Amino acid sequence: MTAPEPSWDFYRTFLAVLEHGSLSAAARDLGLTQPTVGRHVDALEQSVGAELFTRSQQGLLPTDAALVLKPYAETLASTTAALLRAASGSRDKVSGTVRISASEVIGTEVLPQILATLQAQYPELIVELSPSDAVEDLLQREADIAVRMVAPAQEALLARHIGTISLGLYAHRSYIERHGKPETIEELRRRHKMIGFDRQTAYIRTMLKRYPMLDGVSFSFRSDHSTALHNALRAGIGIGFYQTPLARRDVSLVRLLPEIELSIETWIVMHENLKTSPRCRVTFDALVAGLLDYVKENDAGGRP
Amino acid sequence: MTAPEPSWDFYRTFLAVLEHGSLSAAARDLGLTQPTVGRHVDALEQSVGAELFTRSQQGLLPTDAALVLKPYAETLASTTAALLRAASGSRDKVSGTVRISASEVIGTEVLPQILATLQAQYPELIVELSPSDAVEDLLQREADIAVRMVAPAQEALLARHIGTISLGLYAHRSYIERHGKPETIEELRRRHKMIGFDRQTAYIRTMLKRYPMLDGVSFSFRSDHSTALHNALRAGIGIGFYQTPLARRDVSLVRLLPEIELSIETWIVMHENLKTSPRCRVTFDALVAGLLDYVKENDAGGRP
DNA sequence: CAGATGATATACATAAATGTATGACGGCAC
DNA sequence: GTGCCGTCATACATTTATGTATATCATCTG
Repeated sequence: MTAPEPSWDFYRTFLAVLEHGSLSAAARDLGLTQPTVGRHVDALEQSVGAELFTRSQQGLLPTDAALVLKPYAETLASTTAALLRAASGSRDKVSGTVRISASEVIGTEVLPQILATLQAQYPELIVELSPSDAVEDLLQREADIAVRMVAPAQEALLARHIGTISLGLYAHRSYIERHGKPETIEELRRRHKMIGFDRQTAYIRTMLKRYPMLDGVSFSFRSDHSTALHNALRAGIGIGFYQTPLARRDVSLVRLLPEIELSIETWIVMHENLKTSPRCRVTFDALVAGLLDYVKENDAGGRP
Repeated sequence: MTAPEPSWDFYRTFLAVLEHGSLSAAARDLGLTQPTVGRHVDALEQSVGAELFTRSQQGLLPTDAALVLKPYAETLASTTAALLRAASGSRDKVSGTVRISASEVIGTEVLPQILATLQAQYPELIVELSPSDAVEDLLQREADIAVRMVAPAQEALLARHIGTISLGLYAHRSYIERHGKPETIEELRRRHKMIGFDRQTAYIRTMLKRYPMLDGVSFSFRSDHSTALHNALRAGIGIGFYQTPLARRDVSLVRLLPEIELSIETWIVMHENLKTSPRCRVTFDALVAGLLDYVKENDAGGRP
C-alpha cells in the first residue's frame, strides 16, 4: 500500500514541467529527454497517488493537486540552490556566490556601485542580485542577504538597521518648463499629472495615510516597474515620488512641495548561520557601509 | 569547470549518512546498499567541490563543510515530507496526514483528548504529533500546525489567539503531609524543595522576572523533560509550577501560595496556504475549540 | 489543403546506476 | 591472542534508468 518515497529528482522534474508547461520543454531545460521526463512525472503521480497533469498534445495542464504541491517544490529548488551557494567557496577565502535580494530601486540604482567596489576588492566573489519588490523569503533561502523596507520579525535572522530613506516629490526640469511648478497641494491635485504604481502597494497606502489630501490626484503614467517609473519621471512625463538621495544625483530633477515627505526604514538582513561564511560576511558589511553612506545623503545639502 | 547540478537524491543520502555516521547504517535506513551510498557521497563531494566526510573504518566523520550544508539538507527533508503530507488525501474528504507541533505539556497532556474526538469523527485522518519544546519552524514546513506560546510574527501564517493559560505552584498531597504547606514565599525559599527545568529556559527567566523573590529557591529535581517533571510533582518530590487547568483535573494536587501566578499566551498557527486543505482545516478548528475549552478551565471553580 | 512545427506516446538499444560478493582493516569481548 | 562484528573499498553481474528513433496527433501558416 505505502508507496516508497519517490526520488527527490522527481520533484525537480515536476517543477520544471510545471514551469515550462510541457514535457519537451522541461526536458530541454533539465538536459534530459522527453520520455525520461514523462516517466518521472508518471512515477511521481504513482507515488503521491494523484494525477498531477492532464496530458494533451499541446502540453500538460497542471491539476489542482499539482498546484498544491508547487510551493513545496519551489522551496526545494531554492533550498538546493542555497545549499550549492553555501558550498561554493572555501571557509577562509572570500569566494563563491552570494545572492542578494533588494527592492527594484535600491537594487538597480544604489547597489551596483556598492557591489562594484566590493568585487574589485574580492575578485573571486560572485554576486547574484535579484532586484524585486516581491519579498523573497530569507528563511526559505531564496536569498542570502536582503535589503528590506520592513522590520524583520524573525529570530533566526541577523538584522542591521540602516536608517531612514526619505522620499520627496520630484519632477524633471523639462516638465516644470512646460507645466509650471505647483506651489500648493491643491495646485498639484488640479493641474498636474503624477506618476505612480500600478497596484495599490503598501507604499501607496502609506502615502495616502500620511497625506490624505493627495487622494484624487490624477496619474498620467502607471507601472509596476520602478525603473520604468523613474525613466518616465526623468523624461518629464509627470511628478512622482523619488528617493531623495537618488534625486540629488540628478541635477535636472526639481524638488516640489518640500513639505511633503515620506520615509522608509531600511534594514539589511541575513541568516544567522551565514555570518560564519566570509563571502556573506564581507558582503553584509559592504552593504551596511554603502547604504549608511546612501541614507546620509538624505540631508546632505538639504535645508541649510 | 562548472559541475552539473547534482542529483537531489544525493542530498537525501548525504543527510542519512550525516545522521547515521556510517555508509552502512545510512544504506540500511534508505533501503540502499553501502556501495551505492558511498558512490552518492563521492558524487556529491565532486559536485560541491569539497570533502564532506573524513572516511575511517569505524564510520564517517563530517567535515566542517558537511556541517554547513546540514541545515539545508534538513530543510529539504522536511519539505519533501510536507509535500507528501500535502499530497496525501483528497481535496474533498478529510483524509491524509497532518503534523502537529506543540509543547511537551500541551502535546502530551491536552492534545490527545482533543485529537481523539477529532479522529473519531474523521477515521481517515492520520495525525502526527510532535511534542517538543524546540520550536519547529512552520515556514520550513516541519509541521503543518503548531501550538505556540509566543506570538507568531510572520506574514504567511494564519494565527489564532487562544488566550492565556495560567500556571500556579502545586504540590502533591503526599508532599504536603510530609513537609507541610508553605504559607509565605519566605517559607517556600527556606524550607521547601522545588521541581524545575534543567536549563535556564525562557520560562524560568519569565518567572524570575515576575517574582524576583523566588530567586534562590532550592531545587530537588531538575529535568528538561516535562513529563518527567510532572510525574515527579505527582510523586510528591517537591513543589513546582503546573498549568492550572491540568492541575484541576488531579484532586491530589494542592495549590500553594495562590498569589503567585504565571501566565502563558497561546496561539495556534498554520500555513496560510493550508487552509484550503480539509484535513488541516478541521484539525485547526478542532484544536482551536479544544484549547479554548482548556483555557476556560483556568478559572473554573477559582476564587469564588 | 498541404506542410512545417511542436506536442505526447511507444519500442528498442544503450548507458548508467545499483546490487552482490568479497577482501581488508579496526575495535571489542572473552 | 582469537573470534566476532562492524566498518569501508573494490570487482563484477545485473537491473534499472535513460536516450534514440519513430509513430501519431494537434495547431498554425501560407
